Amino acid sequence: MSRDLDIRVCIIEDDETIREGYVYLIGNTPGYKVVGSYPSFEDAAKKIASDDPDVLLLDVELPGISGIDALPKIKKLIPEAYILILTVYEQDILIFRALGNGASGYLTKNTPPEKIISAIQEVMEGGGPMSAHIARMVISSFQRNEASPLTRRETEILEQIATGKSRKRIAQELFIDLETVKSHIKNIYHKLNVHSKADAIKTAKDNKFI
Amino acid sequence: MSRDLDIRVCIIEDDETIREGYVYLIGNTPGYKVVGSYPSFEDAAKKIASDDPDVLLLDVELPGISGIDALPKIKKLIPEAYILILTVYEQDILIFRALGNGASGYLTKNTPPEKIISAIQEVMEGGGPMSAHIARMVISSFQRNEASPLTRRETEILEQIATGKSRKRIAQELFIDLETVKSHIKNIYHKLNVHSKADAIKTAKDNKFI
DNA sequence: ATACTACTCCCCCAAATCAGGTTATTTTTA
DNA sequence: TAAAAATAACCTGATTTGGGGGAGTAGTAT
Repeated sequence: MSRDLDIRVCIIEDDETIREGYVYLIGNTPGYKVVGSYPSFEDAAKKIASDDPDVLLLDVELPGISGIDALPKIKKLIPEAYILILTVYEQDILIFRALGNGASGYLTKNTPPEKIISAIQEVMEGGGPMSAHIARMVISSFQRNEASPLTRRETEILEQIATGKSRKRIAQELFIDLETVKSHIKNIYHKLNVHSKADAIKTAKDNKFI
Repeated sequence: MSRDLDIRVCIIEDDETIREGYVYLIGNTPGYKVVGSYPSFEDAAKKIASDDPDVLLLDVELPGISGIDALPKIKKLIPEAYILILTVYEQDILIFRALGNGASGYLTKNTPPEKIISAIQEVMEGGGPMSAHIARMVISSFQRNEASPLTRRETEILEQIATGKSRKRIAQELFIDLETVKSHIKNIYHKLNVHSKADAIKTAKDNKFI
């Protein structure tokens, strides 16, 4: 079988021991080939485009620019490559920023070697590999708070407000009177203890009422 | 070992063959126990609370009320249980509605039996099991459009507008003049070819500019 | 039967915000 | 060093917003 069909992998990871571990793991797995490995984005920037990787394993904590902040720049250098975040951090802010910046997967560093290999394969086949706990956090981000103080109609109207629509437009689209919309909004503000659109939206989002 | 430590599983699935397949699979796996299986939500509603399942496998296409629409009602009956969607459908609308309605995982029906078992275990351990393609769609939902016509500042301001903040407040928080914010907004409207907040937000969200 | 909640609609008011036009300077970046 | 981005100003009129009050109807629960 031709080596040309190997999955081409690049690695950016500052810890030499860990980095060499990945190089060894991937380099010795049939069907996979390490085409580059670097300790920082700055080092990778010059060569990574010509490495032409299919998948990049990217660490978050790097000297210089962080992996997450480097993501948009990396995307420009290798727009076709899939990027998998490999990190010890499980903070939701980091996860969502990474995914928003173009990562296609997010693995924690306790991931066993065979899972890293299967994650590389998975992302090449259209999957979105995530560690279990990460996946739970991602799913949780979609979920609503069951204990919302808002009624169905109030929730609906606040959602509409959060899309920037005026009360008049909301009234038209819901086939109710402008005065009714105003009444609902007053009730929403009272329940959430706020005095403006922005605060209502913030409180509702923070508490997952919308 | 006591049977009391078994993971208690319920199943709602209208196709009898598939349902019995799950019952057989789970019932014959050590550590797992089927405490109820029903062909529809209506049938399940009466008994499911007393079944006291840890995990519910829920089909989407059911006679009567759909699995997704039944989710909020199920949540009220068994608020502590984890719910895994098991379906042939992979449409993003269904996935996001399911997750928003309280599902903790989403599996497609081509999932091999051992994966179903491991998904049940995974959700009990704090994970969020998803089929590969589903995970990719979920991750994609976080990603921005690289080809946005908006500049960094314009994107930032439109994001602020989408939180309901007034121009004045945005100006204060970004330490720039109100007139500057207005200029940016004018440019945003021109680029997106819209004439209102609501339309700008809609266009930007539809195209993943924000 | 009754109390409660949700949803609906009405009046008033003042203040603030929004959309659009035009021009121009300073920074930043390619 | 050009080009692009970010900044700021001045003008106008229409629209929206937040807050005050009150009130009727339908459905649900007790």
